[in-house]
Amino acid sequence: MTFQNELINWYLVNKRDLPWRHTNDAYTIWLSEIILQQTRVEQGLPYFNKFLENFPTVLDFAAATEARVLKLWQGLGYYSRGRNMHATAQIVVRDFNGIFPYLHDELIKLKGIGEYTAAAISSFSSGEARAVVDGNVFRVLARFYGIDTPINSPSGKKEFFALANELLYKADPALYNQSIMEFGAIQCKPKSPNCGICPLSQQCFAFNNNMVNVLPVKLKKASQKHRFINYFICESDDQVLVIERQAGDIWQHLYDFPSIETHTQIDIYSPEFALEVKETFGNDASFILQSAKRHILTHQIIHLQFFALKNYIFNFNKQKELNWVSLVKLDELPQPKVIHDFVQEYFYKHKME
DNA sequence: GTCCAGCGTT
DNA sequence: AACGCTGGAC
Repeated sequence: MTFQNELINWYLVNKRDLPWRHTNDAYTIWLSEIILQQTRVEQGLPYFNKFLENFPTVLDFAAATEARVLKLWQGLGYYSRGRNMHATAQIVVRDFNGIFPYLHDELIKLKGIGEYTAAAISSFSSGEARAVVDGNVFRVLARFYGIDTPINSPSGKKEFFALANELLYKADPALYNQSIMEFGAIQCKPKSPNCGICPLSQQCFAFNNNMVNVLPVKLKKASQKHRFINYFICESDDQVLVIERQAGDIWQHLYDFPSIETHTQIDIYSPEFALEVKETFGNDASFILQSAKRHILTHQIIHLQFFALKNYIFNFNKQKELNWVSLVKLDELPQPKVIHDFVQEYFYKHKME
């Protein structure tokens, strides 16, 4: 049996009974699709009912105030969806005589309707042959066909949209679109899909190659997490104080220096920073900035500052991982690259000037 | 507490 | 490429 027929057969047996599946009215389907963007069915369902009760037609929607729309939207998140809906309802009344558009090329021009939603409304309401490509479709196709192109990359989107439209079941686009999305939502789930009862598992690339947990591939967004680590270089005779980094953080079992970490960029001349240094290193401690660096890891952007510290005091009993080492020994210790770079600059190049 | 899912706009 | 929100899984 074909991929498409397997999905449709599965759907006819397993589909959830959802209210927007009993209509081909474009306005009602639009309500459901906007509400279900970035929203799970269980959360969106009561909102769909509430909106349909308050605004049985697009005329009722357009006549409402934006404040009333947003009040009804309260708790659903991404409030621009509600604002865009209100604007679109008024455009439909003004430019389409209150008849909600049902063709893709008209729908795509409306506020809050992108490629996915235009395909969904057009296929469900008028049977137009447009393949829906939502998160469920990306997942089903990536797993079944073994596609590892990142789904959130420009090339990945082209690839998946092209494949989805090739696969579209032209005899009944609406039925097929519903089938593949529902299959992704409740059978081919993101986490722990039940492949043991999947009718497609024998032909599924991911299942046959033990890749269900790695497909689809998604590019990780560059992390916004910033860390600010202020290092203090303590020297005595020909030795320097180092610290072995412990479990539970980056750079486990590599060596760096005693540090004070903050959540924001500190002003090194502020009294607060001076006070914290004195609390940590003693009242006579003083410090001079030597270097500042930025280091990028997969999930973190680390802002480092290095200070030379004078007249410090340490409670060595509580700092077992602290060690005095010679420069020769230091060079033998494993260090994060950014620390090693600093060491080279500070203890060698800098000192020779 | 942290991570992740999920479309459209700018 | 960044941003908008919430709920659910872990």
